[in-house]
Amino acid sequence: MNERRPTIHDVAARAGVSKSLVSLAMRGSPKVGDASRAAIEKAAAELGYRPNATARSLADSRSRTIGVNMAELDNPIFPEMLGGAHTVIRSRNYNTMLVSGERDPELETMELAKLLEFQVEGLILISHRLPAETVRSLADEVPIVVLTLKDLTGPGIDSVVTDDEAGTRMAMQHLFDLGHRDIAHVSGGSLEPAVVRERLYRSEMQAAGLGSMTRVIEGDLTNLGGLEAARTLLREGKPPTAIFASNDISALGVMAACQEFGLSIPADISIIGYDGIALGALRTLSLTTIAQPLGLMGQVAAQRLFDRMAGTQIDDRSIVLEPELLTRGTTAPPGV
Amino acid sequence: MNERRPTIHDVAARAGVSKSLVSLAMRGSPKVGDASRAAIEKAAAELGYRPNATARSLADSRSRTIGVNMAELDNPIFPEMLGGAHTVIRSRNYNTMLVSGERDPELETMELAKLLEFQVEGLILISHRLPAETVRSLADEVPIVVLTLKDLTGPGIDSVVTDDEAGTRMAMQHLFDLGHRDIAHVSGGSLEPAVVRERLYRSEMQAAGLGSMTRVIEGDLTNLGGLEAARTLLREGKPPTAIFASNDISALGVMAACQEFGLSIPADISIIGYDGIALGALRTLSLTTIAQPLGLMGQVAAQRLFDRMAGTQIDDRSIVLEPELLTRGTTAPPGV
DNA sequence: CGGACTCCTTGGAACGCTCCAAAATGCGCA
DNA sequence: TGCGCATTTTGGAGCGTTCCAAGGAGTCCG
Repeated sequence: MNERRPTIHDVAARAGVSKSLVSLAMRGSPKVGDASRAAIEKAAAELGYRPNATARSLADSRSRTIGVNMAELDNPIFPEMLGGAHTVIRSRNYNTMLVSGERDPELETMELAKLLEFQVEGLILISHRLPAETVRSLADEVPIVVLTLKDLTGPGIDSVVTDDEAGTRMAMQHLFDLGHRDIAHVSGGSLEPAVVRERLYRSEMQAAGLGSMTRVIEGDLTNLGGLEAARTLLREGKPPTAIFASNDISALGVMAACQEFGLSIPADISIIGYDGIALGALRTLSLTTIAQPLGLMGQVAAQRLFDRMAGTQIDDRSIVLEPELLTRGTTAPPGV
Repeated sequence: MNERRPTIHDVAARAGVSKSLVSLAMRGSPKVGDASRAAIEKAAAELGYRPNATARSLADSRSRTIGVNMAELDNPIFPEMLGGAHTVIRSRNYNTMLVSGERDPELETMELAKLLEFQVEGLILISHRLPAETVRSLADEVPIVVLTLKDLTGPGIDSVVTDDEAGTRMAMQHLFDLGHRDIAHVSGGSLEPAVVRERLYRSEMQAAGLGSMTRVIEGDLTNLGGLEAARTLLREGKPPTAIFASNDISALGVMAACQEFGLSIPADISIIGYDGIALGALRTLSLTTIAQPLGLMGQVAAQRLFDRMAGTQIDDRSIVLEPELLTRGTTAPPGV
């Protein structure tokens, strides 16, 4: 395996032309004569020539590569977004270089540094755990699109999010419409979307004149966190008639806890999540949720990045997509 | 944004030394004098110098990059494997370049070609849809480790799989031990692991003297496929007392179908899956399954790739890991 | 004070490609 | 036959590194 790989020179020699012409031909330039083109193609095929993208990047200072950071691999919303971004990136004939900081800001910083060393032309952060300052300084070198977080602004930084305020209102309205009044919330920690959802839960309760029934139990956006939070809640005494969980995977934990306590869903208690993970559609789960257009978000992010790279867009902005209520099997009017 | 980035020359000029010395210093060579080192570090910091990995790759013909192909993004077993591989790759100070063929062999071939153009030093195929011949010819250029499929052999190709025969036997034995005899199988199409599982289901039934009760309904390893298959099965008449599904996500579909038909799990019908996706552990689902050590498989694959790249190993081989029965809530003795 | 070492440091060639200005070729037509 | 123009083709410089052979600068001894 692996003799020295044939280069453009080898092809040129074999085809009896200059390396420059081979270069032109490989890129499909119309200036190449038919005879030469044929000879070059033949020679390339015979040698098993493969252009060296590294050398090309160096020569024209364009890596044709986008760096993507995925903070965590285990929440399925991230792969879904990745899929969307990937599609667009590929359609532009770019490559994707994926790294993951695994929730560790220091590791994340190092991984991003590596991406920049590889001269990525743009960066998509599918959630991240970096200090704003770090992101801003990265944006100094390369355009960045941040997914799911919009609190971060600065030159060269765009963000793609869904309207969490509207989404939360939809969730609460759905529960109100069904007749629920005793609604608890399993929160999701200090990351921006969770904070917004909690804030709106509170204000909606308030606005509905239910301020006194407000109950927030702390979760952390994980399945286990949801499970524990709901257990705590249910141990306390009279269960609420509905629980709004900060995201879907924690909602699944909440469901599990309810079942442990012998509550049947949705007869005894309604549960609504947030995100719209594909999983929630499983008939076995049938989770009512506020769906974010996950794949689309990834697509839009990539799209935006290319616009930015092309210099078309110069204003920094936050692109806000609309969430959607998916009424499924875990919500119903409260029992009597 | 984006003036011309400072190069090693700029740093050299500012520090008053030669570019070669800067190169040495950046790589932490012990030969660099203390004074020079300090001056270089200072200059580099002031300029915000970042080494250009592209140029480095070209110069020393090592990309320090591993290419990973993930055939599909939606079955969660693949991200889990990716996570394992990623960890090892990072610990070696390598980068990961991820592509996905999205079940389309042609697209997959193109994507892999791009990886090779980027001079990846090794390839991990987390499942793939390529003709054996294509893989063999790729292996001619770069070492390859194939995950989940072991039927493919050839120089430069290793594989990492779990022992599907043993796993299937464990699954069947578990059901037999519980007292099941009327066991149906939702199969998974023509990919190798599914074929093996189906074959062993048949032979185990035979061996247990239950050849006449053998029932295979065709699925396709997706949730929907499992759902449809189970519906077909249940419409047919008397349901079996247990169903062995070819993988976990299709098992979830099977569960949904059972519920549709008013069967309670596991009281009326037992279900066992295969894979051990994290999801199955959710209390809500609590799927009994044969777990493959997914993360570990990814790790082993990457490990093996590095061994191969180092030239340590020269024998091609298939690394077989052991699966494990996870007894959870979807299996129980058959009702009376 | 000179030579032999050891340490540091250096410029130039290479990596495989693209870009560019300039050279070669071909063709039509006077 | 020769000229102008369009079409093809070419060699060399450059992209930012690493590698290497070779050049200084000290240091230690005899």
